[in-house]
Parts: sequence; C-alpha cells; structure tokens
Amino acid sequence: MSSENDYKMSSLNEVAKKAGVSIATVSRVINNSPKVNPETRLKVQQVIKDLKYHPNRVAKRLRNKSASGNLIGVLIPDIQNPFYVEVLRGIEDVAYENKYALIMCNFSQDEKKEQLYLDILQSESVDGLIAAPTNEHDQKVTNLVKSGLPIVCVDRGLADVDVDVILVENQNGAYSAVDHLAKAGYKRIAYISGLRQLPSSQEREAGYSNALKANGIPIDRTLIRYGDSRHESGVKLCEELLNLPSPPDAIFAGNNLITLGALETIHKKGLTIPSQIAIIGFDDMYWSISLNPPLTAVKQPAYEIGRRAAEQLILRINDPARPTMSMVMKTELVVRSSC
Amino acid sequence: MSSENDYKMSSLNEVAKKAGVSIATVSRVINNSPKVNPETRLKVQQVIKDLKYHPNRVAKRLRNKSASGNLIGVLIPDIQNPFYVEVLRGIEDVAYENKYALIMCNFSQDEKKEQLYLDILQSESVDGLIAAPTNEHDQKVTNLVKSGLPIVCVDRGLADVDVDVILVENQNGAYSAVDHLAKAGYKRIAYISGLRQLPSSQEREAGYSNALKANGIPIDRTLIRYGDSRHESGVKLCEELLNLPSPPDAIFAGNNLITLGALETIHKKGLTIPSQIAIIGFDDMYWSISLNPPLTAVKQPAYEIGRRAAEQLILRINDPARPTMSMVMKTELVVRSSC
DNA sequence: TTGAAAGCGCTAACAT
DNA sequence: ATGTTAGCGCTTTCAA
Repeated sequence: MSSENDYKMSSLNEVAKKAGVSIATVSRVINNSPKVNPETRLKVQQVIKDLKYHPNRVAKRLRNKSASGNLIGVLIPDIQNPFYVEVLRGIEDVAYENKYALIMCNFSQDEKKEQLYLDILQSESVDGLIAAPTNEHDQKVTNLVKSGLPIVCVDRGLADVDVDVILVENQNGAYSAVDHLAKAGYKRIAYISGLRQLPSSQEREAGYSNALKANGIPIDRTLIRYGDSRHESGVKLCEELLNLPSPPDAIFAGNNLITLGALETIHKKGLTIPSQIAIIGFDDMYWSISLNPPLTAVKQPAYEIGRRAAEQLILRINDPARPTMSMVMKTELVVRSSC
Repeated sequence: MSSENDYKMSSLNEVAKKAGVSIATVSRVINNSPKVNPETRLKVQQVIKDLKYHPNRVAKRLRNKSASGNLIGVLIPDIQNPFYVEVLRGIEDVAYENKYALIMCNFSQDEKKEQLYLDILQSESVDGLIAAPTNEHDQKVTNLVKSGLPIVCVDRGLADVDVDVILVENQNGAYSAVDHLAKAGYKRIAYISGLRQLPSSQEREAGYSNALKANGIPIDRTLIRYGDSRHESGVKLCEELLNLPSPPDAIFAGNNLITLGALETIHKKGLTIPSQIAIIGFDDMYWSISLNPPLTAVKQPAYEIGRRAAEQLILRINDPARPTMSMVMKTELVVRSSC
C-alpha cells in the first residue's frame, strides 16, 4: 500500500461498490439529497473517507453544463499592472471562500489573445466570468453576455448590453488630483492617458479638463498624451513632455504603470520632484511610500473591487434572472510628497 | 438569426449531421488524422466554420484523462510578490503559445488552501502542474509527483522525490550582495530572511554567512531575523533591527516584499539611505530605479524562470518517462544607490 | 429509500 | 475512408 494509491483518483463507482450501494445513492449522499436513509448515508460517508474520494469536477461540469459551482473565469488585460493583481486577489479570496477555482486569462491587451481565451473559457464551461473588456463595444464579451453566461465587468462596462459592473469614480478621482495640483500653484499640468478607447481613460480626462477649467487654467492639448497603459508608454510620453519647448510643471499619470514609467524618465533626467516637476498618479500601491519621493496618488479600492465583483458573480450564477446592477466605488486622494 | 445563436455551443453531433458524416469523421478532421478524404475534410471544415464550432474541452479532458494538451495548473505561494507575477507571466506566455490554459491557484502561504487547490487541480484533471511548494518536504506536492502527474517545481525543489526543478543561484546571489556590502565598508550587516523553512531562505543565509566570513566579519545572530516572506514582516523586523542597542549599518533583505517593507520602516524613521543605513534586496523589480533611493538588488530572471518551467512541463507532459532535470539560473547584482 | 439507465461531448478501438 | 460503439464520471429522471 504505497502512498501512490492515496492519490489515484477513485470514482463514484468504486465508492458504490465498496459501500454496497448504487452510484446514484452515493451521488445523493455527496449532494446532500434528503432522500437517503441515515444509516446508508453514514456508511457511504465512511467509504468516501476511506477511499479519499474527491468528486471529479470535469465530469460534473460536462454533465451539468454550468451552475455546478466550481469554476470561474477571469479575463485580465495586464497582469503586470499591480491594480489588477489586487483585483485578482480580491476575486480569489471570495472564490476560495465559495470553493470556486479560478481560470486566469491575461490577454496583455492583445485582442486576438482575448478572443482565444474567451473561446477557451466557454469551452471549459465556466460557470461565470469576470472581465475587463478592451472597450465599451467589445463584441467578444458582449456576445458572451448575450449568450446568457453570467458575467461581471470590472473597471469598464459594456455599452450595448445590460451587464453587472463594478466601476470606480474615475472622473471625480481625476478631478481631485488635478484640482490638488492646480491649488498647489501648478499651471502647466500634463495628462498622460492610458489607452484612449477605454472609458476609464476618457473619464479621467474629463475630470482633468474640468479641474483645469474650474481653476481657470486653459487646456493645452500638447500637454495631453495618449499611450497604451503600459510602463513603456509612461517612459516615452513623459520624455516627450519634458522635451517640449515649454514643458509641463506637473504630470497627472493615468495609471500606475504610467506613473512608474514617468518616474523613471524623471529620474533619468535628474529632475527633482516636486520642485522641478510634480507628479501625481491615478492608482496607489502599498509601496508608494517607498518611492522617490513618496507618491501622491488617487487610491482605488482594488482589492475591494475584486471582492465585490466575485460576490456579484456568484449571486448572478445562482440567480441568472436577477436585475443587473452597477456599483461605483469611491476613490481617495492620498497626499504624500510628489506634489 | 440573432447573434445569440453565434454563441450557443455546437457539438460534434451537430457538425456531423449538417455535414452528412459521422461524428468520428468530424473528430478525425479536427484532430488532423491523415485517414480522411480530402473532399470530406473540406466539407467538414466548412461546416465547422459555419457553425463556429469549438471543441468542448471539458468532454475532451473527461475522455482523455490527461495529456490532451489543454490545461496547466499553477500553484503560487503569494501573488502579491512581484517575483511570482513575473514567473506567472513567463508561464502564461509559453502556455499561450502552446494553446494551454492556466488554472491559477494562489495559496497565500496557507497550507490548508494549498491542499484544497491541489485537490481541485487533480479533480480538474490538469495535464500538469507548476508549483512552488511550501518546503522541501511538502507531502502534498510530493504525493502528487508520486502519482505520476507531470510537475515542475520553481524556486524550491522537493527532497524526497525526483522532480524537474528550476532554481536560482540563491547562495551565490546572496554572497555577491553581502560581499558588495562588506567591500563597501559596512560592518554590521543584518539579514532579514523569508520563511525559514524555505530552501531559498536557507541558501541565501548560507551565502550571507559565507560572505561575512570571507570578509572577516564575525556573525552576530541578533542581526539575523526570520519572517514570513511578506511585506509586513519586512516592516516589523526592520523596526526591531533599527531599535537594537547596536543597530546594523546595512540590511540584506531576503526578498522583494521584505525589501519594500524595510524601506517603509526606514523612511518612517526618517533615516537616510545609504549614509545612515544601507540596504540591498534579493530580487529586483523593473521599477526599482524609481525607489528612494534607486535600489541595489540581486536580480533573478523571474520571467525566464516561468518560461523555462512551462517549457519543461510541456516536454514532460509529452514524454512522462524522460529523465528529470534541474536547472539553475544565474543571478545578477544590479548596483544602484542604496549601498 | 434505492437502483437502473440515459446522456453530457468526446476519442479510439473495432468493424465495414 | 468512414461508421458504430463503448466509456470517461457524473446527475437525474423514471421505476421499483
């Protein structure tokens, strides 16, 4: 009796044989069906223990098509972005609490990859999906919603379909950041945006514009740069900005990867923050305090977003007919020393 | 003809019916079996396209038990650690290239969670697993290896069983870091270790000790602190160290979360790096340059480790009998301004 | 209260 | 070259 046997998967059949009952009865015991004799139940449970039986999730999913409580897909645009890592953590904690496993798909902002993963997710018969679509009109995710698969969107919604969504106050958050900059006396405030087609980028830009207007600062479109939400574009666009004949005196960075990239450029140029150039980031990181200088940032409740998304998804899986909801989370301006 | 129909999963059966052939023939077409008439193949392929047919991965796995080329499990101790995020990226890229999906399990250094995930992974009939076990004698992973499931370990091996493993030169890396510190004139060099039972922690400690010896510095055990590889323990242990009657003049941090935690403490105390306290981290981050001050660190090729692990796993899935191998990756000391 | 059997979608052995 | 069929492990009628 080697320990190898401990790990050979035993099936319903083996349990049934050993317990001297039919597989149907074993199945009933496992699923807590009330219609089973207490004695039989005890006997079967004992055998299940002895055999270290674990139900085969694959067979279960094949049989049940869905809603069998075991697999959730997560479609993430960029795992390098600490924001999504936190969201993922939130999702994962809730999933674990509810015995769901996660199938994680990081599509790196590549639409082809997104499509492949969506196909895979579907053909894995996931019970539901948490996704951050590439844009509001993402046909791939939209179709999936239409097909009836339970879906919760995070960070970005879908325009053409009714879907649960967890958002943050992008516009307000951006406003508070830029307003802070303006009130501190900065006049030439630049905005480095993430992917322009993202609703979040647009909303943050709106907040930026409004704050400038409210503070009587004219909008200079050379100070607005659009990137791809990645570290490299933070590096590059910050460089462009700093090389301008009349460079900005402050930068509002559209996400944390961009912030990190911009910081890199600023440091390479040997500029001092905030005396030579101020910077404020959208999205905080727990180690922002250890940056040079400690970063002022708009904090999104990323972990909480993940939790809410997962909770909502489970609710929807259990009741596909429930009305859709959209939840908007607050942001918080964390003032440190970068402006 | 609503777009909803586009997403209803069609089965082999439907394709077969529509194409006027048997499901076996369709299966053959899908799996590129040579034994099929070119004309038939064309006809079937057309129907597959029309119906937007995608094979059901669940049925496939149920049927094949494993080695059907589609699902890899990843068991990660801490997704908050940027090192593992990079490893994950490497794994994911290779998986994607080979059409594997990833089922991600982050057990947050919780052994119960680890066990549950291992059970799930097994009952999902994954083709293989990439894992960073909790310690060398991790029975749970060891048993799984014995059961014959293809497994590759990263960052830490398994003592009681033969298994593929991708390691880094922990001892050399630590040595180079501490040697650098010693040569720079630091005398009281502390080591904040991650979880003591991890082979990597032990190897790094060995490198630390050897470097001290080689430089004629006596080992002071009050300067060695053991934590749990997390940010908080970096914060706390650094505090303890700094509060010592005779505090260290330099800190060697056992991993990047600890480094970040230690930095936080140092900044909170208002100490200047490196004049009042030097610090060097094991494991680099791409934004280390933007830390205060730019961090000197031992760089591990994390992304590469992930890639190699996934490549090796796929090799093993395709040939379970191949001899096991262990690969040791080099580290590199990146000198910036923190010491 | 329990069992027998159909069927989820697929592959592969066997038959034609 | 193609079709028929058994069976992977499970849930769920339907019968007993």
